[in-house]
Amino acid sequence: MTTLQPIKRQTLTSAVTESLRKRILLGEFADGQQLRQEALSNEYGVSRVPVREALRQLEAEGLIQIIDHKGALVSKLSFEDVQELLEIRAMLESSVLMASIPRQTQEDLDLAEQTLKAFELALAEHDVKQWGELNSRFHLALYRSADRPNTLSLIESLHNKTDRYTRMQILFTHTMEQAHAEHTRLLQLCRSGAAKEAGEFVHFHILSAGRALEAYLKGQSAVAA
Amino acid sequence: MTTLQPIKRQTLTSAVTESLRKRILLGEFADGQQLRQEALSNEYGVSRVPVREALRQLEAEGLIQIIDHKGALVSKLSFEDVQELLEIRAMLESSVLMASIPRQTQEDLDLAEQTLKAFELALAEHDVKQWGELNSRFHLALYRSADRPNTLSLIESLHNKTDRYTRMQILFTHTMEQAHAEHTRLLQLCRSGAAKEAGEFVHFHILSAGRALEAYLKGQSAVAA
DNA sequence: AGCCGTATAATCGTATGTAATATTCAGGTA
DNA sequence: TACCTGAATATTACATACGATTATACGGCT
Repeated sequence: MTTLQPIKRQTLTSAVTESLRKRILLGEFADGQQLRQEALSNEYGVSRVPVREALRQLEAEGLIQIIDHKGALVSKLSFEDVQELLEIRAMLESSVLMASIPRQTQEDLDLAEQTLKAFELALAEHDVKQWGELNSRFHLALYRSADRPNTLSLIESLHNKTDRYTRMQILFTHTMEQAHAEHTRLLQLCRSGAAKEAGEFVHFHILSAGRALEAYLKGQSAVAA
Repeated sequence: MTTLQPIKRQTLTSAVTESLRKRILLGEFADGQQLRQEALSNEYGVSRVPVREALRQLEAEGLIQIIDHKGALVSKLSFEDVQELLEIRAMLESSVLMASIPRQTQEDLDLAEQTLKAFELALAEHDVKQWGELNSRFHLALYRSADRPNTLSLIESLHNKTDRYTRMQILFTHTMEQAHAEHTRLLQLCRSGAAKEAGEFVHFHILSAGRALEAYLKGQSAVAA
């Protein structure tokens, strides 16, 4: 008998939640766009109930904002918001990485490297859509062995909130190669077991996205003015 | 015409959410207890719909866990979970406090002191129920001027997750006076503008709850064994 | 006696209908 | 014109009804 996995049975609510989360992360909906319950329920062929529950959950995750009797709006983050969230990420991720490195196994590192390879492929094909998920996967792979599940899920949630904006930054400032170079260096540091250096580097790495975004926006406003 | 504020109109969903959140924080429901939708809807005199939506939201906040077709269980955190969450808090709160202190006004500090007074009152009356909220209020008052709204809401959410357990620690280890002494010292440091010291101290202060809990549990298991 | 399968009940999940609220826009008035 | 006013419309909020899933109880079988 093959290793059979439990039959995947999902409630509509969780299915809709996952789908909507993905679509928001991929940027299918614009900032501030209203998500109409009936439109979504028609689209998915379900009633409005699971849609409403999915929206509640996404609101608590910070991806959307529900205003009473008005509706669900895709969260629009200011530059300051993004910067702040990146600072939190930098703090948490550098800490968890330092805790993780001493316990990383060969498999952990290989898995991260594998994700990095996929990243290269996406880079070659200019597949921006995949970037966000691969980025998260790579980072989380490095943190896994820290054995801090709560921190990891928090980090993942922060990734979800910021990815749309860091992807924008990557896209407009053409820093995809730089991000990849930094990832490569990060993996090197992990392999060498230099926990402290790696922690500092990942801190720098995360904030570099913020710096690039800032430079880009400054340039934009200069042009606009 | 007096300054009339808009009539507070709340949807049932948000009212139920707030009420349930409070009841969970106050420990009215035991760890792992199942919250039955129909029982709650009867109790509140509403249908199951707003109850379900409230539960979804509380799940995303981490206060409960929803298992498909089984129900909503009040989250039960292991000692390691609590410790991990306290570490995150220590990191975030020391950082945000250091950013806050240079910008604190007299009013900020007075407001914090006022909360501290209320704390003393609760201490005198052994009102453990109030402790959690006052504790949160005091901490958040000190962080307000940092102007980091996202960090603050994250910290608040972490408080919500950990308060039940830190209150247990306070209750069983009789460290309420110590906590209060630490709060007083913390406020002193803020008034003196010693940002770095205050940051380090709040880090220590938060983890001291974890240490007390650890010592208590070790003693318990020694007795039990 | 102990296990298995079926019937039954309890509970959750989803659909649909109704009420409450917000938005839009036509029409009137200064 | 600019600005109200209020009815019509759109959308969300909530309640009720039904269906699906899981847990429990019981009777027959080995």
